[in-house]
Amino acid sequence: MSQSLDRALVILRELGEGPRTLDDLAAKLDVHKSTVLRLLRTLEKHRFVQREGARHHRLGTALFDLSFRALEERDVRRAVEPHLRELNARTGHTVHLASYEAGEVIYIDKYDSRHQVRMYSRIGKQAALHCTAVGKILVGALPEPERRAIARSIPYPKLTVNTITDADAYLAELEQVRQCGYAVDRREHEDFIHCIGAPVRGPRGEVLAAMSLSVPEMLLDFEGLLGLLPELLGAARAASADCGWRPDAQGNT
Amino acid sequence: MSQSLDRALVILRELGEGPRTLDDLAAKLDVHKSTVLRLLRTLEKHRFVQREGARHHRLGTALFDLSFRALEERDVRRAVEPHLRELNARTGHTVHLASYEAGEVIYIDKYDSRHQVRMYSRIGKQAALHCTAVGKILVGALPEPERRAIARSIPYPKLTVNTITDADAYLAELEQVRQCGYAVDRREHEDFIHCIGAPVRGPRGEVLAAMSLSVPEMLLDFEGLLGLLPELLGAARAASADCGWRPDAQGNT
DNA sequence: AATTGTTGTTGCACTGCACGCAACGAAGGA
DNA sequence: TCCTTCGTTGCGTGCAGTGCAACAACAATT
Repeated sequence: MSQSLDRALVILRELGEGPRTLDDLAAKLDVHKSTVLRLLRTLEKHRFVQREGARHHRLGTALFDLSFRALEERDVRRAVEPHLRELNARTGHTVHLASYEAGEVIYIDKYDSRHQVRMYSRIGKQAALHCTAVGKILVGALPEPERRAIARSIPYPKLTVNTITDADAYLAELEQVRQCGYAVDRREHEDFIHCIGAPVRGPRGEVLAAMSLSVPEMLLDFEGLLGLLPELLGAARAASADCGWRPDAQGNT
Repeated sequence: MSQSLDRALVILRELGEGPRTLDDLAAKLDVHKSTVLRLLRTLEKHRFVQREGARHHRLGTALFDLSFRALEERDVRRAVEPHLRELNARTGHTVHLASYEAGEVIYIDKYDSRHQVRMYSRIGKQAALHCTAVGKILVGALPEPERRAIARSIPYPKLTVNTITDADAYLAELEQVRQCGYAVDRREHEDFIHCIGAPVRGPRGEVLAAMSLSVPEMLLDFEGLLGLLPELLGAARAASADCGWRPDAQGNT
C-alpha cells in the first residue's frame, strides 16, 4: 500500500464531485497543501487533472481516454450496442446495459429516453444489487454459494415502500428471476419508476450482462411496461446470439 | 513530483492498452515486481484496477465512474447532446463534439453512423489540430498570439496527400475558417473521409466547442457533404442558442 | 511423480523521497 | 496602501517506498 498514491486517488475521487482548490483538498486529506500541490502536479503531468482558472483543479482528459478505451475492450458492450440502441429507438424509453464485476454491478452502456422525464443514471455508476432489475439478473446468475454470500453481506437500504429489505426475501426473488428469465423492479428503487431486465448470454449459456428498460409510471403503468417484455426479451436474445449464445440444450426462456 | 504516483499513472496508461501481468508492468517500469504489486494493490483498493483471472490486471470501474461524472459536469456537452443526436438522426452520419482544453482538442461526445463503414474515433481521443475540422474550428477561435504560437509549435504529420504540412498554410486556413464560420477537412486526416465542422458559441459569442459531421467518400462525395452544411450549421446554431448565445452585435454566420 | 520454470506474495533492512514547515510571491478587496 | 488569501519554493528530517531474496502456488515438461 502506497501512501502518496492512496492520497492521490482520494484527490481524484474528490475532484469527481467537482472542481476544488488546493486548500479544499489539503483540508480533506488532512495534509499540508504543499503535499497536495506535488501530487496535483504529477497528476497534471499525466493529464489526469487540469487547472481551471488560477486556483481550481478538475479532472483531466486522460481519464476520458482511459475509460473509453477500457469500455471499448469489453466485447459484450460492443456486441450488444446495436441491439440496445434499437430497443431504445423502438420503445423510446431509457435502456441500460450492466455488468457484474468484482462484487459490484455497474452500468456500462446507456441510451436515454426520448421523453422529458427520465431516470437519472450514468455509465460507470454502481447499481444497487437488491432493488434494480439488472442487479437481480446478475446476482441471480451467480453460483448458489456466492449468491447466498452476497445476499447475506449487502445492506438493504429501504428506498421505496416496495424495496426488498432482507436476505431471505432477496434470495427468494433471485430464485424467481432465474425461473422466469427476466427480472422486474416495481418501484423498488425509485418511486414512480418501473423497470424490467433480461440477461445477455454467452456461448455456454453463462450470463455476460444484463439489459434493462426503465419507464416512469406517469408514462406507462406497470402492466403497460410488461407489455414491452417481448421487445426486451427479443433484444436480449438477439444480443445473446451475437455474443455466441446457442439456444440448445438448456431450456432457458 | 511524486515518484510512486508517477509510476502508478504509467501503470494505468499501460493498462489502457490492455490487460497486463505483474511482470509485464515491472519490465515496462523497470522496477522490481514487488513495487508494482504494492502500487496495484492500492489502485485495486480504490477500484481503479481489477484483477482478471489470477495473473492479469486491467482497468477498473472507478475510472468509468470518474470520467462520466467529469463529462457530465461539462455543461456544453449536456446542452449540445440533443442537437448532436438529432443531427445524427437526420443525416445518418457520424457526428462529433470536441472541446479545446489545455492545449489539446479532444472528442467529448459522439454518435456513430448508421452505415456499416464508419470513421474510427472514441470519446476522450485527441483530435489532430492541423487536419481535422474540429481542430481548425477550435484553434481558429483562439486569440491571435496563441493561435500563432500553436501553429509554430505543433508537428505536421502528413497523413494524406491533402494534409496541411506547414505553419503558414495552417494559419491561412484558420483565417479562412474564421471568415466562413465553418471548417472543412477534405481528406486531410484520412483517405476517403471528408468532414465539416462548425462552432458552438456561448453568451458572449465565444467558442465553447466544435461540432462535426464525418462521411466516407464512398457514401457521399465532397460536394454532397457540403450540401449537408445547412443541417450542420442549423444544429450548431440551435446548440449555441441553448448555450446562451444571442446572435446580435457581431455578424458571425 | 518428480523436476523445472514461471509468476504472485511476504518480511526485512536500507535509503531516498515525500513530507511538513516556514518564508515568499501574487492577486484581490477594503 | 495595507491586509488577507491563496499558490509556490527550498530545505532538513523521518518514515514510506524500494529492492532483495526466499517462499508459495501453479503449470508444463520430463
